[in-house]
Amino acid sequence: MNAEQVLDVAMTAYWQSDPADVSVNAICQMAGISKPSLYREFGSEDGLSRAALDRYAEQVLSEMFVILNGGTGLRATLDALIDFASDDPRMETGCLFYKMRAGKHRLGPDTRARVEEIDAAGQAAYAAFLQAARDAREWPDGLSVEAGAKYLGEQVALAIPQRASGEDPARIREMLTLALSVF
Amino acid sequence: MNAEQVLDVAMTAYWQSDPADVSVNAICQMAGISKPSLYREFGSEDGLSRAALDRYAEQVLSEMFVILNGGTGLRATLDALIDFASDDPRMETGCLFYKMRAGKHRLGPDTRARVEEIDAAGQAAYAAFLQAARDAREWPDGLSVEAGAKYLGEQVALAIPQRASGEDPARIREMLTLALSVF
DNA sequence: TTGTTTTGGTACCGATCAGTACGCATATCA
DNA sequence: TGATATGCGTACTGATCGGTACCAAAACAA
Repeated sequence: MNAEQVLDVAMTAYWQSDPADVSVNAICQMAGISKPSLYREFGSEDGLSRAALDRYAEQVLSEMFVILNGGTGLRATLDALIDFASDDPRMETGCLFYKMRAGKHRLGPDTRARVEEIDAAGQAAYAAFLQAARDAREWPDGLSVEAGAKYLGEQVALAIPQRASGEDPARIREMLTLALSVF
Repeated sequence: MNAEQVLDVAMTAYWQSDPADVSVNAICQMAGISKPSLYREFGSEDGLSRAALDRYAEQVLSEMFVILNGGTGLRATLDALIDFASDDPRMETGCLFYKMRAGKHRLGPDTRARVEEIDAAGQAAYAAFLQAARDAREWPDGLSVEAGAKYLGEQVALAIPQRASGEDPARIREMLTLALSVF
């Protein structure tokens, strides 16, 4: 009945385990509603997962963009990113966006399109951040902004899922710090 | 009915797409045999995927261990690893082992155990390689051999699956080279 | 030729999946 | 009060999954 609450249940379930391992049946059971109710609200599984991803983007991913747009300089921003990826309790079971991106081919068309949209926005944000650092002479030439942005994004995408597999946060921090020491 | 040929079909199918997306039915169809025949030979889906992984380990992964044990020095070995991950045609659709490791929780117990075994062997090989480099004074102190081995393994594990998603090999090489420049 | 063992395939099982036809309530309006 | 509209769940569909009971033909032994 309450669409917001159902969406919360779906988002949490997708996030906690893995989108590919959570069935529509399971979500209905967890939310205490019937399957037709869910389909009346979201149209299809694709519609539901897309709505859950939207909710995740505005509730969680927005924070990552805040860090990148903080304008606190190269070192401080990288450190904040490392903190977020290594120790933020919300990343303890991984990141729903990265989980969806990793299993992109299993998603419906709408959800997949949204994943690609968010991915592109992330790349752009990383690139803008690095460009600002270069303009401020905090980051020497020698590597293109695009390559740096891609590298930075992939390193974060490598670190966060390791939280989900129970890796020691200190170890993750050590490796991410090492990877980002090239900047 | 030739079990070797069936294994080849299975290994290739798992490798080309993704173990989680290839059903026993599909493998039987591709191999031109019936399901009971397959089950008589391999016992279960777990037995089949485990056998396919074994075959992959001795046919493909062995080459990675050869590179690591080459004893050609730190720089040359790292370069060979970068070559292998970025440009070896066999990694064009990714690595079966990394695909299985990424979806470890979806595997049967035997296959999962084998994945963990191979993972540990890989870590040990990376560690032995780095230890040799340290002994030869090619790699300064400051980072533990274990941390370096883990980092190295994860960077390779990050690079190879990108081949499967159609990423430009030159871009992959650039990023992996950057990541391994910390050594 | 007859009996046995091996070999392989047809046709099923129960479970689970995404998705839906349809009926039963309750509420709103006349 | 009676007609209509709305909300929601039961109980299904057809497909696919991993796995198996059982049967048919062939190969071998006697």
